[in-house]
Amino acid sequence: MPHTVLPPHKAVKSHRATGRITLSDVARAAGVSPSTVSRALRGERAVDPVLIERVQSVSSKLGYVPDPAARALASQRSNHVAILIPLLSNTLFVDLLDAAQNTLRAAGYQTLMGVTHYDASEEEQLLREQLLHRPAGLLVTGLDHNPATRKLMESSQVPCVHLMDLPGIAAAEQPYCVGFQQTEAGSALTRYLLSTGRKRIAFAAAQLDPRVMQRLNGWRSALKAAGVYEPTLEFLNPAPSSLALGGVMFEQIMQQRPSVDAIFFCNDDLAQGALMAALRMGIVVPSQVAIAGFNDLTGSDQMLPTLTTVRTPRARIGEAAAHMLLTLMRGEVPPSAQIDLGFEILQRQSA
Amino acid sequence: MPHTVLPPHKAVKSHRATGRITLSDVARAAGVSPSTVSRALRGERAVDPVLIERVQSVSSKLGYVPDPAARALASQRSNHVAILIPLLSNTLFVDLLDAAQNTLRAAGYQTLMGVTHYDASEEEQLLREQLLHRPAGLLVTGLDHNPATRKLMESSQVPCVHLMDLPGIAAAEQPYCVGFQQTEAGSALTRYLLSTGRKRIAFAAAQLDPRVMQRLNGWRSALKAAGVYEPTLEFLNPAPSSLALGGVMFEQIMQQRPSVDAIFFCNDDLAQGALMAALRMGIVVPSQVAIAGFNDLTGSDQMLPTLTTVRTPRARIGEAAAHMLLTLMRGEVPPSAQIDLGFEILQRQSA
DNA sequence: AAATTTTCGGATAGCGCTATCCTATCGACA
DNA sequence: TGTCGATAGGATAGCGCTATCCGAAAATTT
Repeated sequence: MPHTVLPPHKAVKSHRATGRITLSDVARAAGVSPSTVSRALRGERAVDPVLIERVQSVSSKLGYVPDPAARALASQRSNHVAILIPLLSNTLFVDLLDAAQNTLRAAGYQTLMGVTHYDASEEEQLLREQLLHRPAGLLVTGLDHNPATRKLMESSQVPCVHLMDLPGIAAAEQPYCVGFQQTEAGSALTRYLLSTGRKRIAFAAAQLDPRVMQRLNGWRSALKAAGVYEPTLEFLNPAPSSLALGGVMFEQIMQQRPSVDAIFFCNDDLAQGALMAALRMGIVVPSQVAIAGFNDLTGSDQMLPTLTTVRTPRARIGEAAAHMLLTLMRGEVPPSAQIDLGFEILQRQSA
Repeated sequence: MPHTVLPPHKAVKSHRATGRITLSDVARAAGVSPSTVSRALRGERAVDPVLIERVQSVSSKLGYVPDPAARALASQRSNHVAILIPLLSNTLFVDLLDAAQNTLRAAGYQTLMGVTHYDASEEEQLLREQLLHRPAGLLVTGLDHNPATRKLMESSQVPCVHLMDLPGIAAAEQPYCVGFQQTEAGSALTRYLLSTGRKRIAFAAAQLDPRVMQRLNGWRSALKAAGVYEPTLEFLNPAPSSLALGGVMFEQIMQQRPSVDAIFFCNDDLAQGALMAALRMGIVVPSQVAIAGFNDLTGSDQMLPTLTTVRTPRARIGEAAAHMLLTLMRGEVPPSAQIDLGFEILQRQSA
């Protein structure tokens, strides 16, 4: 009986070949080691320019593309950037998303979108899921998060930029953020309304997120400074914002407080709805009552009368935040931790 | 001189410990092999119910969460689902995205969004990038793609569902898709306008995507059937759709062809802009000219007059497509390859 | 010129999982 | 009782990359 030991596997190469061109293929073809290919392609450490050139040419000739999963597993960092926004039904956040996403994609990052629905625990859950993908960076809306969420963000060590909001002047923490002074915008618009001679200025808001409340505070302080603050002119509705709701709120306000001479709506969709309701009701804007909105959403310049509002630089915020995040992801320190992109009062016909 | 050989590494465990709880940790704690943990947690093959129970309890006690990157690398399949839409500036597509994303997330999938900007080569590039992540499924808008894109979709073997569009009755291919008959919707709305006594019905469109062109064809055939087709009443503008453009187009049409008695705008944003322009111009809708839109976007029910339009089930399309994709990703065959979710003509005041 | 530091390519061991192969056990059946 | 297939757990080799260590050569110092 011949003594033969059969090798368990006969295949020399892998038994799970995928046909994909790998880094080792490039290394072999270029006559260098995998390490060198990896370094040359990522611009890591110092590599002989001649070798870099050779590796790049071989790599593109073979059509090599690195595998993100392998990269993520080996380096503990993916090319994902997670972004958390409250809603997709508000143009504001979609504009933010669009701008950020375009900027990040141009830099080679994939955006992982998460929609929190203004729910702190959903936000926490989303963040948890997204952190599993070891994102290279994080964009989150606003500065208000529950403790667990904050802790996740901190302990994950992932660079993070906050959108839309800026910390108060005396804030202890100095997180990275890009936005504008919501409170100041609220009072600036109110002061503008005051400057046109209005005295009984109502504030109407829905979807009472922290930024809306800051605008409310701005409105309050401007009215107090002018000595015409009247608490009963605050109309706050926690329901989601919409044109229809704006119309309803307008009707209610005009019925309950016919003496108001201006209404500051916290968002343009409400204000647009109010303008349409005014048309239906035969109330003349701005002579009977002035109407102002916020954000300069699409269509506000097409209303009749055109809507006086505050232009907020949301696309620029998304873009600037993405750029700041790119800086942080490169391990560099941005020139400043906070970027205030300001706002602009658009004096149109409705006020 | 003592002969001592120093071991290259002294650490018994990894030199790159991450603190993460791994599958092997669970295996050790549960007293089974990693294979068994992997199988128990995924419900793969047959595993003793007792062991499954034990593994699950140990796993949740330790707070184990599988690493998606390692999973993707080993199995060549991620938990990503790629979705390609033309724009984020059109509510239509955002609604689609929102619905699909919610459904997929509930099933444990992460959405990778790609915005094509109606550019076929950008779509191809996006798809190429997304396929690197080995998505488990693919959602794409429409049925029109360039050959390279089609080839990528096919050769990747990734299950794919098309959104918004349905193939023609005589189409050779039977791709998976969820949508409604755009052509039919176009002629249905036109027939409705005809039924109100209008004869000189213009068609005004922007952002001439394939679905818009189908609605145009529907309009044409309905008018031809009624014997009132007039080619010069087609107003096609390739620019992006917007309220402002709707206003401009309305002015142009009323100036060039004052005799039209109805205008079918291919999208509600154009129609809303037209309604506002009519208000500004003092043209009474619908008595002087009827206006109809398409999609029933937000605000259409708040216009003055309220906008007659076609309600399209975009949220349901996103959801149904996601469900179909989930079926395909499980390796099952959906009951039918095409789902027609229909449309509804909303007879409001403007027509 | 010798000693020291710096530079840069290569070898190699994982990253955390799954796919594959292998083997022990069990019941079914001749 | 013995053969056989079916069942289910375990061992192990990767998936394709990067991080780390190593060492030869070049640059710098004394």
